[in-house]
Amino acid sequence: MSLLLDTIARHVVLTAEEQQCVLDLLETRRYKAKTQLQQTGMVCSESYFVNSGILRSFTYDDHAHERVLNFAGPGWWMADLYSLYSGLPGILNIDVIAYAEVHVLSKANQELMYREIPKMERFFRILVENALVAQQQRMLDNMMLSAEQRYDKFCAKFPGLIANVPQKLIASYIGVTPEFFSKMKAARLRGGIS
Amino acid sequence: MSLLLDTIARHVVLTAEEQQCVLDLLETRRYKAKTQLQQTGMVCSESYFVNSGILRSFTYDDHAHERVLNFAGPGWWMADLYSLYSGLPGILNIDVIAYAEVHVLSKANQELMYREIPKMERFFRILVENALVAQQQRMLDNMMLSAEQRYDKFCAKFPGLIANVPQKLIASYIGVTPEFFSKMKAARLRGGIS
DNA sequence: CGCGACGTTGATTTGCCTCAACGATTGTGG
DNA sequence: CCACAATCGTTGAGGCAAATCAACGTCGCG
Repeated sequence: MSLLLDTIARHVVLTAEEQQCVLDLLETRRYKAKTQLQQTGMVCSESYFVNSGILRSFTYDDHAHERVLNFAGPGWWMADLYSLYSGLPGILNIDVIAYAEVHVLSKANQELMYREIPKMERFFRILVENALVAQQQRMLDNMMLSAEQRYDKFCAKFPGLIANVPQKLIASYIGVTPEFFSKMKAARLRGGIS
Repeated sequence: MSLLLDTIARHVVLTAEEQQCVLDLLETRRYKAKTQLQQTGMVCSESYFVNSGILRSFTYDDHAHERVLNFAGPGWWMADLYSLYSGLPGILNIDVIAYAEVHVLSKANQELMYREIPKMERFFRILVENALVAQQQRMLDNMMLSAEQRYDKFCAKFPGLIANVPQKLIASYIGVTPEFFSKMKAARLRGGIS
């Protein structure tokens, strides 16, 4: 459980009582791979903090192909933010890639938390600010960089994931087909090794 | 000035004194077109609320071509968030596309505002949440949609801007070259008009 | 008026996709 | 523990969307 408290402590300072209060508002669950946590069309009413394992969010394009929006390894949060914030049905799916232990924060408890510990409103503001900056940067990367450069960025961003997620999911995340990704990797080996 | 207060009122309720306090922490400036408000390598220490006119943020790719990240018309905020939040030199440029009146909120005053009016922390959290959701959606759009569909989305998102922004900037925003954008528009007219 | 930025159009190239076939690996029930 | 199917990764041939390069008309503005 200390991973979450450590993460919080990097941005705001909580008393022991407040820490306990945070923990009391969470529920801990364990999921095996392929468990579906959120589905297109459903209203998302909780967010997940990953303690161990890997989650992913994705949607389907008009050819029914999966498109990976994001991964979440230990220390990351995951939710269908659009649905969570708006209370409307979302378009994302969230599932488990590798056996995971997550802390679940329901929307109701999150609002309770804001009222009990105003500092947590600051914490989540900062969290979302950082996510927005990262998302903007990824947007620019997708417009400016080649598939190969995007792969390099991915490796830097998720160093622990390369070994543990099927490469077709990585291909989808960086925005290429599995076939092209495979060829890219092969070309990389023939040329300068990295 | 009421545009800003109206925007705030959509998310949190302020007393008359609090409204005045917000206004006192702002500075209002007017800029003519092509004024540079922020530059790559500089630390961004303020954010802008556009009252009238148009701003844009952009950066340069490795071929020295401009890449437009975002536009801001009346009612929108604009800043180099990475630099603003981190206090480090940013990579974005911000300039004025059409003569603009903006309310300027310095980083120092923003933090003061959080302390004086905690509700404003909630306001900015919600603002950033919405921006993050929009950014995620744009990311997915860029991966899944054709240039033409992205153009349609742009028109829906910035209905007032199509007439007032040089089309090479729109092309850059949706991620195509000006040449291709021009051909796309021409093809659109020949086929079904929109 | 003349210059420079903008938009247009055409010819050519290219990065990535699509489709298809084929091993390798995984996992699952008998 | 094996046989089978299913999923995954690889490789090749061909195609398409969009980039690049280049030339030209047009307009706003000093």
